[in-house]
Order: sequence, then C-alpha cells, then structure tokens
Amino acid sequence: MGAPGDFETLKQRLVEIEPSLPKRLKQTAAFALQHPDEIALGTASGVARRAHVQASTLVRFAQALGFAGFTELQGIFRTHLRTRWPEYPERLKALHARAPDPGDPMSLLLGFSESAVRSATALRAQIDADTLQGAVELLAQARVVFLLAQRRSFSVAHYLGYAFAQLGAPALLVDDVGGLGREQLSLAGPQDAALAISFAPYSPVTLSLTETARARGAKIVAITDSALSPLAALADRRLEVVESDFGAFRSLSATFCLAMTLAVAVAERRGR
Amino acid sequence: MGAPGDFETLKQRLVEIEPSLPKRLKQTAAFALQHPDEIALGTASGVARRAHVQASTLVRFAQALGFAGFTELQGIFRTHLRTRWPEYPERLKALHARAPDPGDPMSLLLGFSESAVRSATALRAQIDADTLQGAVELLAQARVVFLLAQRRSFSVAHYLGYAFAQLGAPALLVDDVGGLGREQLSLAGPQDAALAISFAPYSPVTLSLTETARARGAKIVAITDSALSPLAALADRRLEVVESDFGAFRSLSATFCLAMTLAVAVAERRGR
DNA sequence: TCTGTTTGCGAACATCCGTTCTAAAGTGCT
DNA sequence: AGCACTTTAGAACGGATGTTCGCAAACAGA
Repeated sequence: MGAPGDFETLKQRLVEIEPSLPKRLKQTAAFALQHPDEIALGTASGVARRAHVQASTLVRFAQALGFAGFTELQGIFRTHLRTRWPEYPERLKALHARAPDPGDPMSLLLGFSESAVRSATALRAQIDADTLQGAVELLAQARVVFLLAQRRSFSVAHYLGYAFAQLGAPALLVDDVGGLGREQLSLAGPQDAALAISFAPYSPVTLSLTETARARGAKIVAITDSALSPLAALADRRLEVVESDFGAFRSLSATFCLAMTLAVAVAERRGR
Repeated sequence: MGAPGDFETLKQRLVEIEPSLPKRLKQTAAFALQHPDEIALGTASGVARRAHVQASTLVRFAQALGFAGFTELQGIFRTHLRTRWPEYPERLKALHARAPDPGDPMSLLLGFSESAVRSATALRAQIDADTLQGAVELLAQARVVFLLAQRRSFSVAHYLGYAFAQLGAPALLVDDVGGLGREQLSLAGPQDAALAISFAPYSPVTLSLTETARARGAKIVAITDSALSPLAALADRRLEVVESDFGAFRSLSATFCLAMTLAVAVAERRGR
C-alpha cells in the first residue's frame, strides 16, 4: 500500500479511494485530474488558490494517496509532464536505480537503450515541420549534396552517403581522407548544397569545410545541437537535435532518424 | 529591450547576444538550450549544480536576457514545456489513422523515430547477458581489436573506432580504403580479436576479411542479424540484433546501442 | 601595472512545505 | 433533542529550502 510510482497508477488509486474521501479532498482530486499541469508546475499555495481549497488540504490529499507530502505527489506529475508518452513509463528509471554496478555490461546496455528511446522520442517534438520541409527542398534542388562531418558525426555522414547512393540521389561524402577535404569540395558551386553535421565540441575541420562550401555559394543545411552552435551561424537551414546522454556518451539515435528522413524525403522529392 | 515573451524569441535573443557574453554565461546559455526541461522543472541551485555554475550565475544569465530574475526566466521555459506537447500526440494519431503520405517529411520522421524506439526497446530482450559478458571479456583480453564492417554497417564500425580511441582502448578500424583491408589485418594474430558487423545482404568483403582474421588466429565477435548469417558461423561470440524497419530502411538504433555498450564495457574491463 | 569586468561565495531575504492547534461539522447513542 | 465523540476544515507557526544581492578575489585587456 505504498505510494503510486507513476501517473497511471496514481489515477487508478484515485478512482478507487475517491468515494470514501471527504468533500474537500474530492474537490482536490477532481482538480488534480483536470489540471495536471498546474500541479506539476505550480506551488502548493498557488494550486490551492486555484482549486479553492487550503494549502494544507493539498498536503492531506497527497498523504491520503500514500505520499509523504505535496512535493512527492508533485514529482509524479512532473515526470508525467516531462514524458507524456503513454508507453514509456517510469519503470525505466527504476531500472537505472536498480543497476548499482555501472560496469555491468547489461546495465550499460539498458542505459544506452533507454537513452536512445528518449532521444528518438524527443526528436518528434523538437523538429519543426516547416524547417524540415525547407531543408528537404533545398537539398532536393541541389545538383550535388556534399556531406560534411568529422569525428563522432562522421558515421552519420557516411551512412547518408550510403543511403543517398542507394536511393539514386547525387551526394558526395567529403571524408577528408589524406587531408583532401578542400579539394573534394572544389566541385561545389552555387547550384549545390552541403549537409553539415557537427555537435559540441565542434570539429574545426567540419566548420572550416562548411565555410568553404558556403564561400563557393553552396546552400548549407546544418544538423547540430543548439542554436548557438557555430554551424548554426553558417546555415541556411538549421535542424536542431538534442540527444539525451548516458554517462559521458551521447546517443546518436535521433541524429540517425533525422538523417534517414532527409535521405528518403530528398530522394522522393527529386523523383518527381 | 524588454524580456522575451516566448521561447522562440528567447532563443533568438540568445543567439544575438551570445557572442558578447562572458564565459560562464555562454556556458549557461548552452546548457539552457540543451536541457530546457531541467530549467523548467528544477530549482535554480539544482540546475546550477548540473550546469557546473554558481546559482548566482543563473540569476545573472536571466538578467542578461532582460528578466528580473531566474524565476521569470523559468516561466518561459515552463510555458514552453506545457505548450510544446499538445500537438504531438495528435500528429502521431493522424499519422497512424490516415493513409500515410510517403512524401511528407514529417511522417517519415515520425516513422523512423518510432522504428528507432522499437528497435532500441526490443534490444533489451534480445541480448543475453552471458553472451554479452563473454563478448566483452573476449574483446577486453585482446591486444588489439580489429573492427570489420562495410557498406551500411561501416558507420557503426567507424563510430566504434572513435569510441574505443576516446576511451583509450586499442582498436583498429579496417576501412579497406584503397582495397588495403587485408594489409590492415596483417598485424592480427592469436592475441587479437576482431569485431565484425554485417547484416543481410552480407558484404562479401566483410566476410572475407573476417575469414582472414580468423585464419590468423584472432578471436571473432560478430554483430549480425540472425543465427544463420554467414558471419555467425565464423564467430566465437555472436550478438544478434533484429532491427525494426520502416519502409525499405532499417533502423541502426539498436546496433549503435550495442556498439556503445561494447566500447564502454570493454574499456571499463581493461581499466582494471 | 592599472582598470574594468567577471566570477565565486556567503549572508539576507523571501517563499514554501509540512505540522500542529483550534474551531466547526458530522455522527451515533441515550 | 441533547450530548459526547470523531472527523474534517481552516489558520498560524516553524523549519527548511531557494532566490537574490553585495562584496571581494580573480581575471582579462590596455
């Protein structure tokens, strides 16, 4: 008979005990279900005012549900607000907590998997449809798409090179092998576009190659991690991806989703 | 020069003034854009800790943007958190309900994202803890780990090369540039291990390089898609990954999770 | 070296949560 | 109906936490 651990359980518990609740607590329960965001973001006294009850009633309400106090109850509402995504409940957090040995490969795997799920899920909300559409058009109209990335992001660019080729769209992976990156870009001109990918700490090579491409008149689409990235300043279209991290390592899951989307959408658009 | 009234304006303002900001405030700006949820839900001191700055810096940051204090700034992030979501579940529903327009970039993105989530989730159940542990030990005991992959899987191998290097573990990416794959493997011997990655249709180059490595006495860990894969036959340890696919394209999300896990676990194990 | 800016630290100030106490309402028994 | 007892509501208090500001040290630029 402990406190509910996630929002669904809380709701369920609430309907169970609601009939036996006194008047003010019923009122509070109704308000809580009707305005979950208020509870998540507000303060106890603020919520109390809006629900026309006393602040102490909120505490009693929380305690009636098995929590120690209002703050604990609020925690559930907050994580619910953060991850409004029905099939992705709290138990992952429990997994995290339950794995005390950070060196155990299996808990690493769970951690990375969780991080990938979070990234891919968050991506949907991050990307703006119009920006994406604009980036696709820009790349689709280009004669050749130059792919610029180094270090950690290089794997994404390489995959894009593979995907574009498979789809029959003209793309050129600037891999900078032997330091020939600038020469690989020598064919770039105003009819072309470059897709640059870089995350903090931004590779100087990628930045300088992007500058070169821009100087040659190519349009730039950037995949990067924040509006403040040096890449963002160079870009005609900027796609922001915030990857969640696990330990010191960031997932690449969202970036890959975005890359695949661009490849397929561009090929599709060129096909017409 | 009033304070920004919504999240977009805030971001824009941030990009404008960021170059003229001192070090710690830049740091704060980057953190704020990368972890908006933390700012929305956390307390100033909590956020400060996670961003490795003083709490007072957060207040100064808010003031630099034109707010009276941290609380006002937080307000923007909170309403952003509140309002960013509502549209998204409907989008998903719309995607599933309507016959999906294969050309619309946004539905592609949703599809790939969902596919990535499925893959990463399924991975947890697919991988056997003992096999994983065995693979880690085998790689950790090797003098050098040779990374073998081509075509689609190459991006994973490249990423592994990066990760191993970052972690200080000796690994060599056999990229077969100029067809020198066999020569790159010439250093391999019985003290070494190879990590081979290939999915259907299996790249003949990867297979033949793996055979070469095996002939030289190296232990083989394979990441592949089925027990019947030709790679599986060559492997001392076999890790199976079934990726979910969206259209003709397979996610790489689970494979990347597994790759990261191997890299970190091996480095961890070697560290002792 | 000197000056102006930035940063870190601690104290003051405000806010907020949880508890406790008292009044009121409800309930059951005579 | 009246009385005693239990439950509930409201209000104030105390402890704790969180936010802001001022000051001095560190730093960067001239």
